[in-house]
Amino acid sequence: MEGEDEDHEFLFNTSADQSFNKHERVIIHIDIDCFYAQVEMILNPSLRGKPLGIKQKNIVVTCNYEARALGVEKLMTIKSALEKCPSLILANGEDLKKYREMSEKIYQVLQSYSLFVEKLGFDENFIDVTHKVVKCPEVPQVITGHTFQDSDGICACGCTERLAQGSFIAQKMRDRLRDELGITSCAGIAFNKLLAKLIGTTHKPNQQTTLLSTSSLSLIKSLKHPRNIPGIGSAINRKLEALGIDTIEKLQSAEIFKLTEALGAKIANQIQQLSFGIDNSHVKITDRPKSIGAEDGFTPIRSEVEVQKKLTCLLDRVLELVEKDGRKPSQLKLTVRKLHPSSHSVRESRQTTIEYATETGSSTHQGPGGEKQKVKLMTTLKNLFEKIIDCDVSWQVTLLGISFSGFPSSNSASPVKNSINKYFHLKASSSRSEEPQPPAKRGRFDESVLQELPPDIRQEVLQDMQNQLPSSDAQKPTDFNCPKGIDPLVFYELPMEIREELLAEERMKKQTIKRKPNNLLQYFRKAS
DNA sequence: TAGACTCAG
DNA sequence: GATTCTGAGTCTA
Repeated sequence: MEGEDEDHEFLFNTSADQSFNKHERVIIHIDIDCFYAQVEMILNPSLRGKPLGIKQKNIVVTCNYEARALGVEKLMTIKSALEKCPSLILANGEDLKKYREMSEKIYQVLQSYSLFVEKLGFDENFIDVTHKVVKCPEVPQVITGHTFQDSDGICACGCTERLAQGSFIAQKMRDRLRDELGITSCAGIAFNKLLAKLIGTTHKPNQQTTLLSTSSLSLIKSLKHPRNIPGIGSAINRKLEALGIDTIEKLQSAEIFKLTEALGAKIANQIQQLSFGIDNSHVKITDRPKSIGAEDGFTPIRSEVEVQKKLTCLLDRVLELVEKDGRKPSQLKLTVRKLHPSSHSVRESRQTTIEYATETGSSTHQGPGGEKQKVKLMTTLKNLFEKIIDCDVSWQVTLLGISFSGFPSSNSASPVKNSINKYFHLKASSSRSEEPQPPAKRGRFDESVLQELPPDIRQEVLQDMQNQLPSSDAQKPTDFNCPKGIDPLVFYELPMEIREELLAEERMKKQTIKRKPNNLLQYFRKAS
């Protein structure tokens, strides 16, 4: 009877639901300490030890710990930051290129430990290491770093041992980020994403904390206010306050129909679960971006000439990113922030389908996108602008944004470059022509294929894939991300394309050495 | 599918 | 509370 129930659940629930009941998963959350500031200090070491703020427009978006100690806070205006701390050094952080690049390096280091890495912004990552933990029981059973445990109870399901192994892996990850990239970070280790993220913030900077399952409720309650739960933003919070819900306990005991009335069933259920520390969402492997864009805010402009100037700059910036990405977008969106006479502003956007001409193979290449292409896109943007703004009456605009989307799905667009991808691309039709393909940016694959597998097969595939990755042993820190015989510091200075080439060569070499027949391939072939 | 809205860092 | 800039996701029409 019980077995039947379990089977039933097994068919309809996600693996995450299954795992939750026994705290089966081991999730690591890595948060880079004051990310933008660290990048600036790496690029310019003379900034170290001095109070440093990163500015965007008239705002200090983040700052280093020296500045924080002197009273500078995130999102402070430059004026008040300088009042607080006259010695504050300001670095311009409006161009995100350097941060994007470092973020990508971090992702690659983390992905050499587990395929399941999910990016959250530039400076945070979730890593599911469950399959690594159950497969290496010889790792020390002592928790590395801090432990959050405020009760004597020990869970009997074995999660404490698994989390201890997770904390060991987290330490290795952080050591590598420090040694290879010069980046310090915090880590939280727990049995779900929500708790891993929350626990990681309890010891900062450059430390890590593991949450034992018996203490998850007290961690959640220590947040005091529902707004502090990730997933509850300002809009949801406003509605909760309207219901008189301003503590975690009130949210826990709120009647679900009242929450549903205010927020809809989905959000209502979700946030009430979160208030108990329950989060069944799985670590979703970060795919290539679905949209690529840029926006710029400014003091009000009132003429079409000014708009055209701004859009030209923006378009150049975005086209550079799109060209670097290599995929061909089919949608273009323009966002405009209008300033109303009543002094409140509203965002409006319009989008349209476009014909994007790739320059690859063209003899008339004239820089990113080509001039002809740019003129055409500018015309499209002008049309979109006129759909939003009636130029016959007076208007003021304080922000313009351009975003490309509608990229071909990863299965058909990006070449299958590494062995891991090969497994997953077998699901898709492989009858594509041999047209020139854009460079692959990262080893990504269709995770849904994996999720569809029976658990035993999934485990086997995971293990198999993990075996194909170079070891994550701390003794060989540069194995995966840097080909043998190349100084990692030199390697990371190389352009992305060159690095991809070198890594691809390295992989090819390894495959030819140890490729063995694999009957799992048959499984995928049948499935496709 | 377009567009608004909400969330995140 | 919103401010920066970027991107994902959901909901409605």
